[in-house]
Amino acid sequence: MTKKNTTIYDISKKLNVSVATVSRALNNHPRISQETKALVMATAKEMNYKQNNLAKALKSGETKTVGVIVPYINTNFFSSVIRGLEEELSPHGYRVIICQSHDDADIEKKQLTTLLHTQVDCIFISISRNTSDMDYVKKIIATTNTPIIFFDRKKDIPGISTITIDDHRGAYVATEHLIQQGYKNIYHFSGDQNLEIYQNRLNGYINALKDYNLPVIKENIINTGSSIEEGINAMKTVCKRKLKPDAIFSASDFTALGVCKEIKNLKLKIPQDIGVIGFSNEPFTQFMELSISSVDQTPVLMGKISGNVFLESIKDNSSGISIEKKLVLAPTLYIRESSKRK
Amino acid sequence: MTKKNTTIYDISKKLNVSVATVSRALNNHPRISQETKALVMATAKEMNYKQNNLAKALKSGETKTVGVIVPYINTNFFSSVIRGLEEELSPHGYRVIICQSHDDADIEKKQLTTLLHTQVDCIFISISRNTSDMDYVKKIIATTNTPIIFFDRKKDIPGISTITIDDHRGAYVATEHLIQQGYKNIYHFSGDQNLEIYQNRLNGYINALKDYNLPVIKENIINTGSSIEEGINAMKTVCKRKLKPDAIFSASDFTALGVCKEIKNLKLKIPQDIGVIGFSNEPFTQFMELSISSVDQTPVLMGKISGNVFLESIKDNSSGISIEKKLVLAPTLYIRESSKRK
DNA sequence: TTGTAGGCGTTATCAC
DNA sequence: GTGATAACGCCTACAA
Repeated sequence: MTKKNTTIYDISKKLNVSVATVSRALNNHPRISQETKALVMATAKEMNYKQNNLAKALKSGETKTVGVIVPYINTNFFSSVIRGLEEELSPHGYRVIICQSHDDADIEKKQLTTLLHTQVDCIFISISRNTSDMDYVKKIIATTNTPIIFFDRKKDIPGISTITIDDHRGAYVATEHLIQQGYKNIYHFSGDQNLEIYQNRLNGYINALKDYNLPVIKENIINTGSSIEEGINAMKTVCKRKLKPDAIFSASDFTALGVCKEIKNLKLKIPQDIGVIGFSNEPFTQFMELSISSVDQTPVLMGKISGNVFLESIKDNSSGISIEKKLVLAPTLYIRESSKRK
Repeated sequence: MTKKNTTIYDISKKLNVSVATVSRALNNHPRISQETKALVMATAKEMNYKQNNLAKALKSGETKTVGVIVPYINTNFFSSVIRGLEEELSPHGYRVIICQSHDDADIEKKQLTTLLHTQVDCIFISISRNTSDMDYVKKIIATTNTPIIFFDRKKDIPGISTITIDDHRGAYVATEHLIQQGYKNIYHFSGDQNLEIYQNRLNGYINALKDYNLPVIKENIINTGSSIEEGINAMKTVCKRKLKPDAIFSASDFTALGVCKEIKNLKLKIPQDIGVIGFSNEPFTQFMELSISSVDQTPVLMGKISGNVFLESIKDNSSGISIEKKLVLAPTLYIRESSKRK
């Protein structure tokens, strides 16, 4: 019952030519007569021939397949990056394998090994929260030819290209905007400080305050995660203080949403009493009746650029050595109702 | 500068045994002595041996890779299905390749061909809006061994398993809920009727009205797409009529969101004046200050079940013939503020 | 312009 | 329990 695929041998037999001729005709080799080429093409189609990429890959060492590892695929940010990646690479004949690390370094490592086994031509990773030991990544760089590219959540490692957004700048302009709207006591709800992106957002916040001669107060920096609940809880806590915040810059849209919910719960007004701005430009931020200001990370573009870095590296690689690139994209501030007081 | 991977030949040379022995040892073959097995294993590790899946796949005909084609990956529904798929298949050693059809039948067909070339072990598809000609799919079924599985957006084709939710039931309970809340003049904003899912939602709406002895009025069924704008525009149109709707059942959450925005714009009250319920349970529906009722499609579960159908088919396939399955999942109604009048 | 033959790394079928 | 060898489907020197 098993249906066998037709191979170039089948075609060569039928046409009484050698497999080499068939292969060459199929690959549009220059030194082959037009008629044989046409004939081979025709019979290939007729016999429903499909090239076996496996065999080709085994021979050439190139699978025309890349892998991407993200914490979870069903988030707006990561699925958008992957969309961009697929759209950049697909026209060049590359397939994209997706893996999820579940934000766990061990699983991430396992997925990485699997992708290596699969002989992918490149691996794109946005590292998990608890990834710290990069030794095995360095080992891969040292012992294999498989390039690794980090996007968004990165670590700096020699030989690895990275594509990120300027989180520092995004946080800076967000904070600056709040300052310009007249907010004085701006709190920051930061994300996991094990990740560079959240470190940078914190620093952007701090530097904006400094540049505008506002005091940087340690107690005003609350280390939250990125959930709605944490936003609610953090807001509950800080509103009990004598010196309440009059604005919140959250490193996460979800936390910002929690903040908004709690403000409403406390019968305070946004943006009059308290201004709010988030980060990521999640779809819901603009859908809300009271829309939430946010910083867009241009994820689709990030995916496309990531793919492009890989494609370029192949071109350049004629020299055998490819130089790592460190690309930083510009974030876009979206000012909405939650922070527009003037 | 190119680093070569170590092969079983390298190991066999170093150990002065045959490649067959090495292969067997590595695969834990029963008839091989414990010492050689241990020895091979040790040197394999020492030499940093990595099995070449390509060669294995070429030999066995199994790539341990599946493909999935969706319109766009960066939507909550599709990325969630893919999440489920990956989580079901990954533990069994399968990789997942993702492709986007951009809701276009031609691109979809091309992606399908590419996946076939890649020799994937199974292809999961949620078809595009304008897919109608299924001849090439039937041809693939007839001429290849690659199973195709439809999820959510399907067509009925012999030999193809499908995993869907009971859209009819989802629409029925949504409409029923509106009726029970006392709404009398319930409109339906339907989706693209080329897709079965939207046909079923329409029919569920109709049958609920019938069962409750409410008139089914043709003019109350508006054929919209699935965007916010279309929701706004459709709402503008119908509110100019003499017999205005007092509730909207929308086949899409985005259209429902547009409806809500326009109702607010018209200074009407939700749910007092007009009740609203959507479909898909998009994250934003529960985040809104005025949360929107919706029907959940359990996308992650749908992905897991889809993967499981494939895995089961492999097991069963010892007989050589695999029977198609038609699985229908139960949707869940989430009643929120936009429709709770009593 | 076309044909022959070897090899990519594994596994499986024979032998011994 | 182990070894030699063919085969998976393709590409590509090298010959002719």
